Amino acid sequence: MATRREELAEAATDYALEHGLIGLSLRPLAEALGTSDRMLLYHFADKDDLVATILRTTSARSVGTLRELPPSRDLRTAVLDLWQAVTTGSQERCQRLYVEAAALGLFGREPYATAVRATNAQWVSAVAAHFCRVGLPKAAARQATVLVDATFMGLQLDEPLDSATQLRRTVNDLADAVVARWGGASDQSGSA
Amino acid sequence: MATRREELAEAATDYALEHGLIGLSLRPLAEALGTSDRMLLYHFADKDDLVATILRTTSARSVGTLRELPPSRDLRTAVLDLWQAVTTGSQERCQRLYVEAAALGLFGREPYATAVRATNAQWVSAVAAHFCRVGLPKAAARQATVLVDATFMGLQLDEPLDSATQLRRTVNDLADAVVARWGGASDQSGSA
DNA sequence: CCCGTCGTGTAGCAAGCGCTACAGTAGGAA
DNA sequence: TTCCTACTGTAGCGCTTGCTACACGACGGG
Repeated sequence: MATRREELAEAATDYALEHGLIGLSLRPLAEALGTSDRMLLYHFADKDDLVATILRTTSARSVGTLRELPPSRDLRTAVLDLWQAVTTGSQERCQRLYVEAAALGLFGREPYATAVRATNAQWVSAVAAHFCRVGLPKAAARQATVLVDATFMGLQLDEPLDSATQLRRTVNDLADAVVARWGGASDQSGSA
Repeated sequence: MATRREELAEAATDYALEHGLIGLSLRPLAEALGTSDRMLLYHFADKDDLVATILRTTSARSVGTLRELPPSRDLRTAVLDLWQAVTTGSQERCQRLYVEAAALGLFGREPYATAVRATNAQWVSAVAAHFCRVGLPKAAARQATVLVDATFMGLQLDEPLDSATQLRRTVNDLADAVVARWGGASDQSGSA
């Protein structure tokens, strides 16, 4: 059985995934959780503690779903599978939350900047691991991850602006690019 | 001579570029501008009006700097030049502000969602125009723009997390990818 | 039995928010 | 002079924010 704090952390995470992180305030959150702001501040040191916990929880969930992803057939499908995973179900909301946190951290605001740093490191490792699983060397996998992750981020940031087919086409372009760059042998040379 | 409202809009934009959009509130802004919140709300209908104006102003500035960009030598340098333009001086701050606005609009919050939509449309047109200037057909230019813009967005979102050399390498990878995909003749076929 | 700790409810504080009511002042037109 | 419009300062309303002081019940160990 989880502690009350862990229960609240999970529930608060669900709420944040639903309503966003930017305008998050204690009283509406508490009410939705069937408790009071007083209680939240009993179980968490302060709001920053709560937010950091939420971000840690979503990070854990994201990495978890990524780990459960079955190995892809090849590099190209790996990119496509990742996009599928990242835009499906609850994971899409996790990504949205990450974008919000990153935006909040852009100007150095804490605890967002620190939390985003940690989250991103874990996420990059997990994605790189998925690329390694299709035979990509470690260094190449990491390099490809940076490109793929950045593009995914950008696409999700503008997701409501582009049509679904536009998104699909762009992801395909990206997959082509990754294959062209890292697909053949273990070519790890820079190009500039 | 500009109207008082236009003066305030420019100054408020500078302030927002410096301090971010997310925590923006009228009183500190007004004080920094040497006026009062009362005055801001005299010249602008309400805070949303002000914010929308700020976003329109930054959008105009961004598109302006992009238009003044000299034509690139070829497609590959076009990508590199764009990255250079987008991460140099005041333009970097404009991008940061856009990211914030997009994050705020992610959950449909107004006026951000609408403003971001408009801003993005103008921006995409301007970038596509730059690609056209190196001989890319219109449709290909637009397609390449979506990929490049998304990747740039993502890279800037995580900019504080990656090293400068890592960023450069990724942008080079992206440039390679764009050339491989759209570089040769006017190959506009899909690949999936 | 008593006591201390854990959990909870009530009530409220100081500060900040967007916004507004009201009272002006200045300057040009009639 | 008189009036009208454009602009500005003061003061404050109603509300939300994160957070806290205080009292109370439950429960387990001595």
